[in-house]
Amino acid sequence: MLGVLKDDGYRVTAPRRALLRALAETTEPLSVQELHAQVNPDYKPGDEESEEEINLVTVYRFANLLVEMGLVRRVEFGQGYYRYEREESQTGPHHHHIVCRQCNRVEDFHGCDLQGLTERLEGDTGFRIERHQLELYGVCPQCLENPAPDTRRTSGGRTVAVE
Amino acid sequence: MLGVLKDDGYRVTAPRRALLRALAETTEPLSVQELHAQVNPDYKPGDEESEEEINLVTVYRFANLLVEMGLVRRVEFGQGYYRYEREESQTGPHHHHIVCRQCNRVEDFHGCDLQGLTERLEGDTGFRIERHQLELYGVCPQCLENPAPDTRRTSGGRTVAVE
DNA sequence: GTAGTTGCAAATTGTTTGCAAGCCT
DNA sequence: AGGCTTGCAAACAATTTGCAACTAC
Repeated sequence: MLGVLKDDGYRVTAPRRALLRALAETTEPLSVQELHAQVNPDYKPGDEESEEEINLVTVYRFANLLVEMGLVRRVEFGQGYYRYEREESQTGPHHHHIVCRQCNRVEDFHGCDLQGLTERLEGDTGFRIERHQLELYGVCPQCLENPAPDTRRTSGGRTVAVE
Repeated sequence: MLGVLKDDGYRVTAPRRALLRALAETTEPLSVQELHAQVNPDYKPGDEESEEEINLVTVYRFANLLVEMGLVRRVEFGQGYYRYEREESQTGPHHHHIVCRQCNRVEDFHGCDLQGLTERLEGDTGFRIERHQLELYGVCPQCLENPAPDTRRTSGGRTVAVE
């Protein structure tokens, strides 16, 4: 993706290289905070030493740039913030996500097969349908075996223990 | 839904009645701002006169309560805020949404037919799948005929005109 | 009367913007 | 050199929380 950046007149810098690597090294969509942590391995909040820190703002700005360029897509799982992952043009076939509501793990899956549905709906509704987003929510095999203390989702989508 | 509230030991107040009415009167998922506007017909920001204003915080709190009670569900369309609509247990059959990326209109549709997919994936992944969320994005018939000035989505998901 | 509710102000959290300094090409 | 980038501080927007006053039951 460095090449695409360059070709479009954007510059290749150390922060951008690090961020692209972080995005390439995982299959899970990453939040800005996670990206920030990935590219700042030894960053501690309020740390005066970390000269080399890549700023959070830089992460936001570059993530947005990648989305505008169509290299990355933004997804959301009701957690109160966005997550970013490479576009399918960069990674391979069309996919969606299953999210574990207990540990928040996100897994990809393929074969959503919504062709028939979208065609039917274009006829029924008159919409031109351009894309779709599908998320499945449930409990992953690990959490099924290892049930956490009873939890519920607060309004913010964060999970908290119930007393 | 007033009955359910009462049965659970919650109180029925004027703001709550108004909010439930607003939710019942539309099929589109409403944002907190929209709910607030619905229940405060003649509210102008900074208006000293509006004695009877229902506070935004009250809207947030009640929306969250309804979600916790399972009477309302929270959906999101990448707009930077949540929207709320009555749960399917309250309104009828299972449905999803088509969103127009030009005018932001949201339309319901039925018959998503993901039974087969979820069963297959429960086998493949070991997840117990509890629910799913599907959004289709495109352009509605009105906007297809009446194309707006070229727009793009900013990082925040708000739509702005391109110079 | 008492616990559930509301409004107001203030705090939080996620994200964006203005601007001067710095760095890729 | 010159414009794209970065960092820092500050601004913004959505949402939550503390607390005293209020009200449904």
